[in-house]
Order: sequence, then C-alpha cells, then structure tokens
Amino acid sequence: MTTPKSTITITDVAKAAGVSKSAVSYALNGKPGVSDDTRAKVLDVARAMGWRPNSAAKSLSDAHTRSIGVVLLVADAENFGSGAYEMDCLAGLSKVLDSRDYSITLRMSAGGAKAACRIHEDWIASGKVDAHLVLNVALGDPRMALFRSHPEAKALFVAPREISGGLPTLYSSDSDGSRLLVRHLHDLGHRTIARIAGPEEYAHTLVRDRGAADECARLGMRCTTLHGPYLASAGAQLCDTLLDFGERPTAIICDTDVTAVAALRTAAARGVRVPEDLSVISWDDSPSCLSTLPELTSLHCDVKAIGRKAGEMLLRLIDGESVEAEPEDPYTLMVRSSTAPVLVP
Amino acid sequence: MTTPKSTITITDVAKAAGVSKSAVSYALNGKPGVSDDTRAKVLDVARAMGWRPNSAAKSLSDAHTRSIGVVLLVADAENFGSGAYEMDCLAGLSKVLDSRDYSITLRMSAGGAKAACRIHEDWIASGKVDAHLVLNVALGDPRMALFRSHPEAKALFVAPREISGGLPTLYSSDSDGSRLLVRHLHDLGHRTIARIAGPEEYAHTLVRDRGAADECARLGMRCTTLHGPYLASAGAQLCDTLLDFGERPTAIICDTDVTAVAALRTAAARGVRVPEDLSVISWDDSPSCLSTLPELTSLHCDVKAIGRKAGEMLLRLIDGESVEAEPEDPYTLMVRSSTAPVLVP
DNA sequence: CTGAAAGCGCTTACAG
DNA sequence: CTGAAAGCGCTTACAG
Repeated sequence: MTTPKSTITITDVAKAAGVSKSAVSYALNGKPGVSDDTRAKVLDVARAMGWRPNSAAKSLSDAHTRSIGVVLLVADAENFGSGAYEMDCLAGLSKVLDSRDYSITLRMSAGGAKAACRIHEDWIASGKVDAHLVLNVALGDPRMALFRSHPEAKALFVAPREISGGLPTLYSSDSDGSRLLVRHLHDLGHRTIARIAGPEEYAHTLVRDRGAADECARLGMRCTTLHGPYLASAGAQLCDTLLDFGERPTAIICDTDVTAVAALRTAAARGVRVPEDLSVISWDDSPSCLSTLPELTSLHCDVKAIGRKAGEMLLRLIDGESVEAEPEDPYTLMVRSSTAPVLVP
Repeated sequence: MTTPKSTITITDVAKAAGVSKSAVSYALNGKPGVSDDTRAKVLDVARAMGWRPNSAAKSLSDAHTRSIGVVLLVADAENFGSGAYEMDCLAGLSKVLDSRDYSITLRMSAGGAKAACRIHEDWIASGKVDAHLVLNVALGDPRMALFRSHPEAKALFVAPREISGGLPTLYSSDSDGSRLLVRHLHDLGHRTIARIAGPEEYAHTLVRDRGAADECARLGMRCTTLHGPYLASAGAQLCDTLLDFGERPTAIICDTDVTAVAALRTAAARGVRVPEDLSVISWDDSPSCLSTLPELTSLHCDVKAIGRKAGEMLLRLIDGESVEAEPEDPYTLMVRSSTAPVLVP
C-alpha cells in the first residue's frame, strides 16, 4: 500500500493534490495562505503518500537544523566517572527536545575542552546545530571564552554560576549541597570530619570546598579536605591517608559514589566499622549506593531534571528569548545506614 | 583579524579569490577541474576568511548528512542498567566517526523498541541520517522487521547472530563467554552451579543460557538458572532463592555487575563467605567489580572496541559496500578473588 | 486564496 | 582549466 517510494517531495504531493508547491508548503506548515479545503486535501494526500519533509532542505531554507550539539569529554577516563551523569542528563534533554522534534548531535571528545572547542567552532561555522549544551565545565574552561567571542552562537552552560558570569547558565547548588551534608553530620554529633573531594580543576569541586568550609566554620567543626580523581584507587588511597592521620575524622564525605564505595571497602579492610567508628557519605546517589553494606547515605540529585531544564532553556534560547542564570532543583539527602551518631568515647 | 562574519559562503570566497563558484567547490573538495595555482589560492582565501561548508546545503546537494542515527532505549530503567555500556559504545563509535567528520544523531526513547521504530522511520523518510545503529535488540524486535521492509535504509544491528538473520550484524560471542565461565568454574572443581541471568526477552540472555547449558552438559555439571531484571533488588532476591534452595550451588554466575554486587552483599549478610563457601562471577567487568570485597572475577568485554567496529561497518555500509555478519572481539576472563576452588567437604 | 519565482549554499554535468 | 547554469527540496515574499 503505502510502499515508501524512494523519496517523496513536496512537488510530488503538489502534483497529486493538484495544487502548487507553495500551497502544499503552507498547508503542511499550518500557515495561512490556503483555504481549509485545500489544506485538508493536501494533508490527506501527504499522509497517504507517506511524505516527510526532507531534513536538509528544510534546514537550508529556514536556517534551523533542529538539533542541539553536545560534546562529551571522555579524554581523561579518570575524571569522567561512569558516564551515568551524562547519560541521565541526555535522557532528560532528549525528552524535552522530542516535543519540538529536535535531536541531539553528539560527539565524544578525547582531547578535553580544547578539542571540544574545535568541534563547537566547526558547528558554529557550518551551521550544524541550532544551539550548544556545555557540560563538565572546568575553571577557566576555554569553552567559555569561545562562546563569549561568538555571541551569535547559542549556548547553555551547566556550571556553577560563580564561574560562568554573563553566559546563559543552569547552575547547581553544590554549595548548598555541601552545607546540607555538613549539617547532617553536625546533627549527629560529628565535630571532626573529612572530605574526599574531586579534582581541583573542576569548578564544582571548589564550590563544594567553599560550602563545606563555610558551614564548618559556622558550626565550629574541623574539616580536612583531600582531592583526587574519581577513581576507586584514589578513593581508597585517600581514605587510608585520612585514617592514618593523627586526628582521625569520625566522618568522611566523598564527592562521588566511586570514591565512597572505595572508602567503605577500605574501612572494612582495616577493621574500621561503618557507621559505628566512621560515618561515610556519598554525593551522586546511584544504584551502587544501595549495593553496599551498609547502604550509603547519599546526596540525591535529579539529573534527568537537569537535562529537562537545560532542554527548556535551550529551546527558549533558540526561540530568541533571553536566558540568564537559573538554578537546578535543590539536592535531597537520602539518609541510609552509613551515617550514625558519633559514639561518645 | 579572522572575525567570523555572520556567514561566509562559497560565493564570498569565489568573489575574494576572483574565480567562479564551481572553481571554489572543486578546489575545496580536492576534485580535478582546477589548476594547482587556482586551487592553492582558493584554499588560502577560504582559510583566511574562516569558511566552512554549510552543513545543510552540503547535505541537500550531495545527499549525505554525515550523521549516524542512534536511538537509545531508556524505557524500562529496570533493564537498562547504568547506561555504561551504551556510553562506551558511543565513545568508540564517535572515535571512528570523527575521522570522516560524521556525528551521532541521538534520541533516547522511553517507549521501547516500538517508539524507536517511529523515530527510525522518521529518519528514513526525512533523510536525517545516513545510517542507523541499533543496540539492545530483543527477541522479535520490531526494529528488525522495520529495516527488513526498508532495504533502502542502511542499518547495523549489534545483536546475537542467531536472531538478526540477513541484516548487517555485529554479533557478540555471548555463547562463548558463557562457556568460558562454566569452564573456569569446572577447573576450580565446581560441579553444581547457578546463574542469575537477565530478562528472558533479551536475545543475548537466551544465547547465554544456551551456552551455559551446553557446556554444563558436556562437562557433567548441574546448573540452575533464574532470570530477572538487571536490578540490585532482583539480584539479592534471586541470590536468596538460590541459597535457600535444597541443593545449594557452590558458584553463581551473574549476568551483570549490578546483580553480582547484590549477590555478594546478600551472601555477606547471610554469613556465606565468598569465595570460601561460594564463588561469584560477574559479566560486565566494570569499575564496581573492583570496589567490592572480595574483588569480583568478571568477564571483560571491550565495549569501546564494539563501538569502533560498529563505526567501521557503518561507514562501509554508507560507502555502498556490502556488510554481513561480523564478530565482536572475544571476551577475556578477569580472574580475581571472588572465585576459588570448591572446598571438599 | 492561489500560482510562478527567487532564494537558502552547495555540487555537478555542460558548454566554452 | 574555467565559467554559466541547473538542481537538491523546501520556504517565502510577490504578483494575480
């Protein structure tokens, strides 16, 4: 029946419906300029013939590619984590984009932010995408300079607002998250804590550092912070360091699930009981936080929601609306069994 | 200097270089039809002006969009796993595509394979992509029927060769993997084993079932297989069932890291020592296999290599070469501490 | 309301 | 080797 002939164009439809190409175009795009009768007939014929607008032709004539460009950094597998964050973010993004028939144009770059710049530049010059989404922004990230010098390009940064000044930004409340964790430990009676934080190149690491430091100062707590990549080996090593340290902390906050799981395991291997002797908290509430014994108290972030909100902001950007900095949803603390009141000696 | 004017077209370059548009096109595309001098001058001018071919225009005229369409299924978060597989696969794919200036056009569908079909159909009719990559293929997957009825569309399936008959396929050696695991346990003296397998809708689950059953039969071993989603809760429950079972197995093979970690934890909670009382093996050698105590013996698969090979096959498909079924690289067994010789009672 | 025409930026036979 | 011209499929002022 509807055997899709090689390619059906608007001309074929016009011929079949007995009208002009322009009438078909108006009808198909719901624009005025055709009578209701003509419109109905054209729609019927187009559907019957299985017509779909040719993507390239449409893009060329209306200057919209209907795609959002995303360059994922996979360079340093070390800092990349499992990719679960990016995946969830893309899932949320894709969901919002669907409604407007937008797709994601994806590249994965092993060359870091600089190589990503090259790709973005290419996309800008070739008109390959309508807007860019920038994730995993580092301090002094060249991608910020790039888009500052290309105001004609539309880009949204997911980054701490502290560093993306001026650029359209979806910013996290990493600082608030940090404070929330410190308060949770304070409520449990902890006074000497530590953090196994992420690499210092990351802007969000510094924001978390700041939040924790401020809240500790306010509450009169002591906090030792060690930085390292999001690797199990690093988490284990840093945990060892903290446990060997003179003034042993009664609680450790880990910046990611990978290091938290490693810390848990390191403690177990040394005979340090969690949560009796040591409380452990993880950022990134992921399935692995539920697979440990004890289950990990974790800071939950709805990453899909970030993707959705990013999608909405990007579409507004594309529609020519002005977009400034907007906040992500706040974090939620998932209290499980890896944190407990500190034992009075 | 090279201030990128709004948009630089081939016409601008032609004017600046004092030649015709066609000369510019020939020069830029390395085609014959221009003298070396003209070519050199055109290239210089184009570079100086920061010209890049307009993506849509090029696609429209040469019928190549330079993008590969991928629809990721996120419908049932239950069976989706962490998304790490998809991420690695895309990373490998992207790497190969880079060299030919191809991008990935990505959509994530929450409606399963049927909704994915709709997207692929749209891509076929609109000429949005040059070829399609199909992952996570289920038994009787409607996407196979779709591409069978659209021989004009180019698609590569990553699926067991048993089910994709005729279609271009990159097939895994799941059966061989299964056999490898069984042999490893046999070598350690295990004779009564069990499997916590994935959902039976998945073709690869059945292939693994078959491989394990055949090898067990050959070696005179007994194997109980339970199926369930790739969820920690399911892994825990199935592990409980197996341990409560009359004839308790001395080893369990889990189809994914999530269930393996859950099984490990369940054993620990019941006081069943791993590996002394029970050996545990995981498919999907992932970072989490290294975060457990003991570390998990696991079947390693170079997923990025799958992505790369898929990319090469897709490019050949696009180039008009014929592509049939080709095998992935074989699995590697990573022997760690969760498997040990069975203790003679 | 409707049709003929030009244009989006590039490629590619086709005559000079 | 080089230029003028038509065409890819769609959109959009512009005359009827």
